[in-house]
Amino acid sequence: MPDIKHFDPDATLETVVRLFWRQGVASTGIQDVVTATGLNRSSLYATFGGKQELYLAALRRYLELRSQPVFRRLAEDERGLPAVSEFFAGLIEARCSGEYARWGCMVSNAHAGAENSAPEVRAVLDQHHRELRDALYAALVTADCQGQLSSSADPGAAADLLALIAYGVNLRSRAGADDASLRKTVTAALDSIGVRAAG
Amino acid sequence: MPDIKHFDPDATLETVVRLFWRQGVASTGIQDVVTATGLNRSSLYATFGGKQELYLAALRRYLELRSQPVFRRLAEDERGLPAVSEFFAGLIEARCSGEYARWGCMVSNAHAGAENSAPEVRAVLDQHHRELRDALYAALVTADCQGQLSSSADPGAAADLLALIAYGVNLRSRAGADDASLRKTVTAALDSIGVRAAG
DNA sequence: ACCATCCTGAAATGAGAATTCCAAGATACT
DNA sequence: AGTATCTTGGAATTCTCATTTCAGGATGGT
Repeated sequence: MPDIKHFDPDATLETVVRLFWRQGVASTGIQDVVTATGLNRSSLYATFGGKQELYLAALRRYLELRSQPVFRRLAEDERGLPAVSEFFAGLIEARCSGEYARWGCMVSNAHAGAENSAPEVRAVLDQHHRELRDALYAALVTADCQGQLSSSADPGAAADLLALIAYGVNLRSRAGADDASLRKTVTAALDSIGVRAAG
Repeated sequence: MPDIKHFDPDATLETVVRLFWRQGVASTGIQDVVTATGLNRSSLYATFGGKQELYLAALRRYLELRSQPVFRRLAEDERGLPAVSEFFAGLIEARCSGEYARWGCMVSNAHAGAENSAPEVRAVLDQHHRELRDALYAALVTADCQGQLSSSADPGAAADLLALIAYGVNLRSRAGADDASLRKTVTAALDSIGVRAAG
């Protein structure tokens, strides 16, 4: 009996993700969303609720479709340090070139804004951090089992450290940080964790 | 002939800094500024210009009065690695407890928002980054001269790395990161740079 | 073909934003 | 004391924002 939706909520949400990701929630108006998606206000509100709920849905979608697959690949990679190295190479690549260059990470961006005062947003931030750290930890444990770590390196502390560095990359990339410089910096960090010539 | 100002622009700007620092520029209204400073709209606009100029003035004041003194102290410290260690201890302390706990760093926060699209803002961001990196570099060179660095450590790369970590601390502290955990992470990073038992 | 149900479009609402204006008050030089 | 000049207070203006409303159109099961 009911009429069906005349649009794809999934594709719409993806468009919304990109808007909030690039511009942030505060500087993105519902009008921007309407224009970008081609949707009508009514359909938007009927489908997603208000702006806050829309943002939250977009943030969760970002975590699920952009972050988690990368985290999973890292955690399940059996190579150890090369997996970590590749993770950072991909991160810097994504942050500095291509379609999303200079957009940073939507979750990292959320840290700095006022949007993080909402408990639901905070929960996504915490989840993202936990999953990032755990993925790094898993890869580092794999590396350790294969004797790739210097004897003094603690996988737990190193995972925390690399997670922090990832946030730094995300942040600085938004201000136009040079990707070659970021790559060099991250390489130095990984060298200090792994076995080295002088170690 | 002219009337004089009936308020202290410097004290006013300091109040504005705290507003923008805590809430960000997008979620802070001129009304908030008027209420917090007790000033009148007219005086505000006559003294500082519009909101964008006010934010820029506040951001510059933050850099000058909050960041640069700390950078200078770090750069001029003759102790080497202990100076770096103390810098991070102070950073984490400031970010996690006291009056400004969970506020993050105003400059780091600016990275993530839409305000960084303005060239003047971007310039402050770049200046902050350069000065932070250079201060760390100076301290690390001092450390190197005193034989405090492991032989494989490059002061330049290490400075870049530590700067990135500082941004990570600033960001995560806004989401309520545990200060003990941050301390431990940073300690691990410094250990990997300095001479160590196993190195 | 009917019609309950949902979707769609555009206008309306109302709150809150930044900025401007102007009359009244205060100042310091002459 | 007079006065030119700046400051101040608060209302006024002009937008833009998020959200709601509602009439009309489309759908698909009966």
